[in-house]
Amino acid sequence: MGLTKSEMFTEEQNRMALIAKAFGHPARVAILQHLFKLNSCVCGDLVNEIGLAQPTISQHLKELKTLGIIKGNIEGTSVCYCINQDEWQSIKQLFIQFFEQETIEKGNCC
Amino acid sequence: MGLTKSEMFTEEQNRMALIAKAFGHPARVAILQHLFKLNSCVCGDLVNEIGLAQPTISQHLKELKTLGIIKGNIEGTSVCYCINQDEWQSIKQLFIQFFEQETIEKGNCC
DNA sequence: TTTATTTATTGCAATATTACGATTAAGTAT
DNA sequence: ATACTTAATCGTAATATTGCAATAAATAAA
Repeated sequence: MGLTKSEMFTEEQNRMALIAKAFGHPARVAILQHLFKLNSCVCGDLVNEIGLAQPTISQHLKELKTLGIIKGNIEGTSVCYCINQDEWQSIKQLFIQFFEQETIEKGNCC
Repeated sequence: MGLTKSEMFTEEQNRMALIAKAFGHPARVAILQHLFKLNSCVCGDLVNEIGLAQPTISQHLKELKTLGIIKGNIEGTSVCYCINQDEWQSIKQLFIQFFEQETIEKGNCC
């Protein structure tokens, strides 16, 4: 039905999925990479850098901002977006923990 | 339009997004965690463990298998699913690289 | 062969996501 | 005030995802 049944999962699982979903679009990956490269950025730059229309980029930025992954400061007519470093570290830890799960028993059937 | 314009992004960005999307649903996160915990598993276990219907779980498993994240071995009537360790290491590296991007200049405007 | 058992597939309904044109909002400059 | 610039919002169309009932397929057990 297109409706994720969040209530049957742990908070960690839901958080993991929510953040992963934010990384689940190449435009948002590109935006984050660009923000890292420039360390500060306005939306217009991104529209030029990435090939999508301005409302589309704005929408992706909003999504990242809602999740707290990026921050936005109004600077005159333009907006300065950048990575939320604190949140980034927190997310990094979440993912590293997830990836560091190791199988105890190596005698796998596959 | 619901259609991601993959052609305007790098291969790395697309791969990153594709894998992240697989992690972008709590059921799939839960499946992976369960596979790590048990190191081998049949689909039925997952149906009991997670609260979703059998076809739904089967669909999520297929998605993970198509991406190469998990492997499945037929064992009689049941199927033994497990993590594809090689692929897991590769994905782990991809994400670690992504998370290790650091801002050069700390004098941020935000 | 018939009957369970277990997983995959099909078909479909409901919801979510992606993209963008048109417009609005808010600040700058003239 | 008027014109310009930049980003957000609205509305909408197209596509994707999620979930499950029903069914099929495949093996095992009787």
